[in-house]
Amino acid sequence: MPELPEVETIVRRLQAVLPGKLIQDVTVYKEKSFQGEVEQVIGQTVSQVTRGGKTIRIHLGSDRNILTHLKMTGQLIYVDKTRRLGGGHPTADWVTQLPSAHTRVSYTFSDGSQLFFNDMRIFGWMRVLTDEGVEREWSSLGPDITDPALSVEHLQAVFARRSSSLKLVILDGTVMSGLGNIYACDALNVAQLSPFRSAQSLLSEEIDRLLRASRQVINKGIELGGTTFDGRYVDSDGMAGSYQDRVQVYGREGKSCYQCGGLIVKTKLGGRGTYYCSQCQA
DNA sequence: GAGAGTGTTGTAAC
DNA sequence: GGTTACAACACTCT
Repeated sequence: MPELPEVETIVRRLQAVLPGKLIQDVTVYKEKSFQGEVEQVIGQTVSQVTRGGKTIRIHLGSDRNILTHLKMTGQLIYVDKTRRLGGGHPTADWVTQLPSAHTRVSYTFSDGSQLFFNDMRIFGWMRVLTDEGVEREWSSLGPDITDPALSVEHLQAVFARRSSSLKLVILDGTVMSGLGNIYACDALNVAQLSPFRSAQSLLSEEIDRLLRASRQVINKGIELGGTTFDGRYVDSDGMAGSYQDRVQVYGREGKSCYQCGGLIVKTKLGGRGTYYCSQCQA
């Protein structure tokens, strides 16, 4: 499900097609998925689409925004009025069948195009917020992993007061935002650091290695359009990503490590599946 | 058919 | 304040 590269892929695509579109109608299929009043967004025009961490912000005029988080299973699918996919890809059957059983909210624009918010597990949400509301929502977010301003010094200061395991700390969105479980596992492998090490035990040279590795796997993920397991993540054109073909360790239990040839093992850390090399990440 | 596992994150108890 | 377990929910896999 969506981690930062997936969200970034969706945002780039939506930013290319949504600005200038007038929201003519909104259908809420699941109350829990839409927080606000549809009257607050009907008649508004999309000005731009951005993101903060893994939340997507659809800017409307007059101090209104639709903020959305896809959580585990959310999808945002855009279809034009002819129901062709935005990118001109061959139309998948299920796109012509929208809304589907998992569609929670749909938007219809004045030119006949539509945006569907699908979310099987209903963990995700859409909220209508003012600019100030969005800032408040984002105030606890740590610096984005793709933000050049995120420095080794910053991480060093944060890590110094964290005794818990390295992997849990880098997954903490208040430390830095963007890394999810798959990319966290992969980043630690590329950096050849143990997920179990206490964060405060890291030397600055190791933090530097970790930050570089994190950016490397995230950028690779963005380049490949995200990660799709079980067809559960698709971008706004309904297309799967391909990072799953390039993962370093995630889901590769029993296989050999690309860094050193060691055996990749799986365990559980903080309730999350954790894959690492038993040799170079020991 | 029962039970465990799934890519997120907010909350609450310690 | 930091750490940890768990809940929110639906579906697939063992």
